[in-house]
Amino acid sequence: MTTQKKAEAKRTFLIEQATACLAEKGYAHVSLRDIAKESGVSLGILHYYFASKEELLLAVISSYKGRFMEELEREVIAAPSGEWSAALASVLCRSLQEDRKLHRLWYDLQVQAMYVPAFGEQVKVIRSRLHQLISRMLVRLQREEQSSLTIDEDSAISLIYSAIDGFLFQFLLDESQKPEEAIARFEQAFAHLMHTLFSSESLSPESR
Amino acid sequence: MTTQKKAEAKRTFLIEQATACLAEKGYAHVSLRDIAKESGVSLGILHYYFASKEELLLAVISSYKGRFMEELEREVIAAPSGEWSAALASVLCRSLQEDRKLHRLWYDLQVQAMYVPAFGEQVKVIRSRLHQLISRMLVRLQREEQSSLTIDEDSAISLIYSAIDGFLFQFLLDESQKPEEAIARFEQAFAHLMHTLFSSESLSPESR
DNA sequence: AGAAAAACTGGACAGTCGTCCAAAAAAGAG
DNA sequence: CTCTTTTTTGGACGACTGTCCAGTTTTTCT
Repeated sequence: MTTQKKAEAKRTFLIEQATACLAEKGYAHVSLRDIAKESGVSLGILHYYFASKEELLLAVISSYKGRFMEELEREVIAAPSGEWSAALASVLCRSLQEDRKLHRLWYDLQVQAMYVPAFGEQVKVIRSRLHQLISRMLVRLQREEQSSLTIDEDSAISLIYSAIDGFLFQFLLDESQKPEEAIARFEQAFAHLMHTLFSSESLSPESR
Repeated sequence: MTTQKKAEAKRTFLIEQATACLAEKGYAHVSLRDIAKESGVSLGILHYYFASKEELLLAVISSYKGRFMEELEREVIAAPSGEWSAALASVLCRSLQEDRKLHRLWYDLQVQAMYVPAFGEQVKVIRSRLHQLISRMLVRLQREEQSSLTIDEDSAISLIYSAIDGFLFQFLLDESQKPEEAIARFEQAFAHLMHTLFSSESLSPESR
């Protein structure tokens, strides 16, 4: 049954092309013709593999962030004992530079999910996977430092997640206006954030 | 010159209607015909008062969040000494319930500003006004508690701003999926956030 | 080889979009 | 009242949208 595999491969190819197109122009300004042209296929093909535009976009969302999250999990889990936060910062910095438009798309899709209920489901799946990653890091932190932090799981996790996510969002906004030293600012500010979240002093002076 | 005033009044009226329409359907799915119908005027009127759709949307953004930010500044400044964070939480909670769709629109517009450079300018204005508010609160905190926090202004401010903003964003996402106890969760989690940001222990146990 | 199924094409379709405008209605000024 | 200016209308225009399909090409199977 190579026929099945072939079809599946083309499907994922189209999904990838659609993702790239979406990342470039944004949800509001992308059309099926854009995607078809970018993919080098005719318009009808899209309706051959996807029943509707919404189905294609759903497929884009559900396949989204696959590589990024795998790398994130791999690098952070494999990081040396006390420096997983530095590893996290490193992965984020590299990904923010290399796949900036993909991250921008992530926030675009999240916003659209607030208007289109059908998108909410898939967005929720990705978010809960990110939550799980944070949870795993927390239990590890708890274990290694044998600290007495009995962490209220839900509350702490969503706190950390929100802070990091808000941070990436602000970076993307800053960077779309003054792209010069945005990365450097992010790197420093992220270290500051991790320090605030996980060390014993809050808002302590240490930078300049 | 009532003629000038009349025209100005109608302009702001149309901007308000457009804002409501935008908040309801989102940037990606709103049309000038929607706005015209919602406003009870004909389509041509919009082009009589605004040269293009983009100009109308720019006017919407620049007039956006006026009331909210005024209330925020008023309530937080007027709050009793040690409890401005509680006042902030109170204002946010009320506004998130009452004007939920307006806040949703705020993130929509921010995302669009990453794709449409023309929007970036106005979005930046609002964000810097919010930054100023945080800055004002910080110097007050510094003065009243005479703490030794020599705050790195830029870094700390954007840290706090990102955390709060990310928090609101997560709330809106959560709430669009399970609206039941989202408010209560936000209230508790926000207190947790403020505690983490401004008290001496990070991620301390105290809830449950 | 030929027959059946899958993959693909280009264009037609019914809408909607932003833009624009000639003409009607309303308001103001003399 | 008439004349001018401002405001408003309803529709036309071309371009674009998602959807759909009658054929054509390619592949697969016997």
